[in-house]
Amino acid sequence: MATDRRAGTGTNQEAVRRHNLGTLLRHVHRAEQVSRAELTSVMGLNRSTIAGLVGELESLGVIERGVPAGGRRGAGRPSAGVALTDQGPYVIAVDLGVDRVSVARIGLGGTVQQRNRAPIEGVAEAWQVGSSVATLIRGVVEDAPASAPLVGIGISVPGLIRRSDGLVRLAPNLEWHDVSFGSIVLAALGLDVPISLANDADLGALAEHERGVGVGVDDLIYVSGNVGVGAGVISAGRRLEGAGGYAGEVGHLRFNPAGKPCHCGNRGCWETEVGAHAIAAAIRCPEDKVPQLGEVLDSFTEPTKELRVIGGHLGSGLASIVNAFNPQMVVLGGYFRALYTLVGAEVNRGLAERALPAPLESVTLSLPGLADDSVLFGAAEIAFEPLFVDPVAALGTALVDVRSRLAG
Amino acid sequence: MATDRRAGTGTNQEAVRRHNLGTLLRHVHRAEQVSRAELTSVMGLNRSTIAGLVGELESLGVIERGVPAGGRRGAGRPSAGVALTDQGPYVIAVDLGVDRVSVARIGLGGTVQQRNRAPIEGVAEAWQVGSSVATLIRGVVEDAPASAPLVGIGISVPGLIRRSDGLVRLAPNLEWHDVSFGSIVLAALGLDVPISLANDADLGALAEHERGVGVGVDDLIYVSGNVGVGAGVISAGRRLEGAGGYAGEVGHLRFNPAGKPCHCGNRGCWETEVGAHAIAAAIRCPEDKVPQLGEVLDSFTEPTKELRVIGGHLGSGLASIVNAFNPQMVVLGGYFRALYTLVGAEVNRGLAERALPAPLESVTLSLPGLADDSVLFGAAEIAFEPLFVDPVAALGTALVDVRSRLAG
DNA sequence: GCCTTTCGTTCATCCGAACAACCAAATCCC
DNA sequence: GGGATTTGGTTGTTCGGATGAACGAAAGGC
Repeated sequence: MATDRRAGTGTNQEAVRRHNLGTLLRHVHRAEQVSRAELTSVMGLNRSTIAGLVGELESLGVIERGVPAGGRRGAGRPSAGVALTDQGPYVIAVDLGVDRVSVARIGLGGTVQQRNRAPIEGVAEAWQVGSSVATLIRGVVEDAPASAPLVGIGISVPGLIRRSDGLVRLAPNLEWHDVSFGSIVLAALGLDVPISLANDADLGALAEHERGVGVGVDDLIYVSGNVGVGAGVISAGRRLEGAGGYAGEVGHLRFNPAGKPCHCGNRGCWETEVGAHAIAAAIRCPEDKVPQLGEVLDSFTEPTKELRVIGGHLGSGLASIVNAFNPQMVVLGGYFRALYTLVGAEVNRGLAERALPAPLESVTLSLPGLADDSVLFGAAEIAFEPLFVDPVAALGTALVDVRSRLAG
Repeated sequence: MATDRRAGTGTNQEAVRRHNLGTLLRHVHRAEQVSRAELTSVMGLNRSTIAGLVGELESLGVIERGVPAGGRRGAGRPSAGVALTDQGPYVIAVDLGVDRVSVARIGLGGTVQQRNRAPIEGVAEAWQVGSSVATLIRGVVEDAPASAPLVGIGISVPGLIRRSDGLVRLAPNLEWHDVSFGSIVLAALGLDVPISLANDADLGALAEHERGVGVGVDDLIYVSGNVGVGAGVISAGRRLEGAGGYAGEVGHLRFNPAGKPCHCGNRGCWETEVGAHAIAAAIRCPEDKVPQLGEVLDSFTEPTKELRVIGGHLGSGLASIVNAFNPQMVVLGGYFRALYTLVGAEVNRGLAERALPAPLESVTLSLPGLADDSVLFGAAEIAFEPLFVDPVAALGTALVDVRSRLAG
């Protein structure tokens, strides 16, 4: 079972049921459409046990019988499909970007049921952004079935989030310090639901691991190029968080001690070479378009000499990451996606030059499989998480008829 | 239960028993002397369940009733102690150092029952080292009780070890490439027992986490200064291995692109500034004493100017590690222990200058709690590991009467 | 159209954790 | 010092839930 941070605990029998129920639901969530036969083989449990678990989840209204999913071809009775219900649980995913905020209502299976977005004008106060987010949330729950339970809200923030309580320690672009953004959003909504915050790169990694290019890859790193540079690390299939939750801050790795000054107070951080401002300067992109650096880069058909150099720096810095974490896959998110499309050769070369042979041979660089929605899906995943740890408890505390509650 | 790499599995009832039996034994192993009452509270199981588990382990000959361990003071019947038996299972731990190899017979609880060491002369062939290790092993099992089962052999290697099969991909000091050292040792012994190999820094981290300064610290990094520089990472209480098992290779982090050439083919790796050869050059230590750099540094009473600079570099590099992994504790092993004792102030300053405030505030630098034996104890831990995953199975396959088998 | 294969369903079984009752061994307190 | 109290080991029972066998259902293969 999923030993969380607290290890050394014994397993009692309720925990077994919780765990099995949760992992079964997790499998359905991942595959969206599974057969019971697949579940028995994947989970290593008996047919009748699976039947019991499926029955319980059916009575909870989470799943229903699906079409006899044509997974296997051959003789034998086809296995009954397990499908997600329309009125099933959903979450609210919030992606706080640099210049815009995206909100989506996402159901089990990762289906976006409704989405909405709004720009963020310049540097905004937390309460302003919070009320904007609240408005967007009201929008996306409008058409939600009244009986469908809201499991929680997941918020991606481009900054350092304290693991213990979700406090935003630092969000450089937003100029936030120690902001309890979760409480702000809940206050603006007038609701009390489970709310989780996490770093954008961490969520990108999670989403790409769950439903992107990294499915089946248990050691992957999502390197996010936003205005800042950060990384989310999945190791052995779980998120690498670190003691405070700040793991993966690779933007300030020492890159060139004789380099440019960085806003962190040092000189020659990696970010000063491959950060958005550095790239913008190299391609003479006006400052106000920096938040849309990805699109700006997309408009290039040929890489410039400056971009090639930056590509090499990107690869060279990735080499440090590959050496340190030994991932099987590195997903290049944010504007790195566009950059890699342009100067992939230089990135690969920079990586190959500096990485050690052993970790190098098992790593591949990839583009995100979820395009620009990685982070949003990641936010949905952390919000769903309690449901997979204990479905019965999570559904018990979930909120029904959210629309009318929000109206009041 | 301890989900290994394979996630998504259901829990059946045998697994529950295995897990509970294993974690109970792990607790006894960690504490050496626990009361049953402590076990009930730590493991969250019922008194009678603990009694059943303890009974089973007693009948396996692993533990026995101990003195009524005086943990709690106050009213009430004192809880019976659970102690380890003399004839209980043991492992062989091997620490392959730069210039010497240490071998120990270690029992549950981490008690060194017998130990032995031999020098390694210059660059040695793997088979030579293998037969030397085999001889040392024969030595340390000499006085082992005939009925005590040998669970396995754990070997620490200063190099890159492939996780899947324990192949030594690269051991720079020994000049080994792709050496199946485990098979070599087993062949030299004429035995077939479970054998595990791992990187020395990884094992240092494990040992300091289990029984050193890092007890209770779930996110720690052991930075090992041997001839090369490497790190072992414990995150959320488990070893960070990476896809191939090479995670933590921080010696070749990019430190100063204009720096000295490194044996890895690049320029300015961190190792070129804080590696043994760099330090030896700075203090004019003769080349042949480099393997004993720790003792050489211990003989200093005052730090030289050169050492202060190196201390700063050490701290500066640690900052990258702290940013990337966000550990709660960094343990400075190998000659870094002596170096930190000399120039701790400079190390701290270098770290504080370059690390981000958030990860910095929760990290502390420490000296190893197990002195020079961290790695050796780590080797014991990985050898014991199967015993805590499934005690019954591990004892079933364990080897009894090893001495006479080795004689034949 | 029958055999084979695979799977859902049902029921009995079994394993092991939990619970309750009882007894044992210490401290506390008058 | 002796009962009250508190804590914990022991024992027998209960109960939850995974398992296994038996049977029927739904497909493909010939």
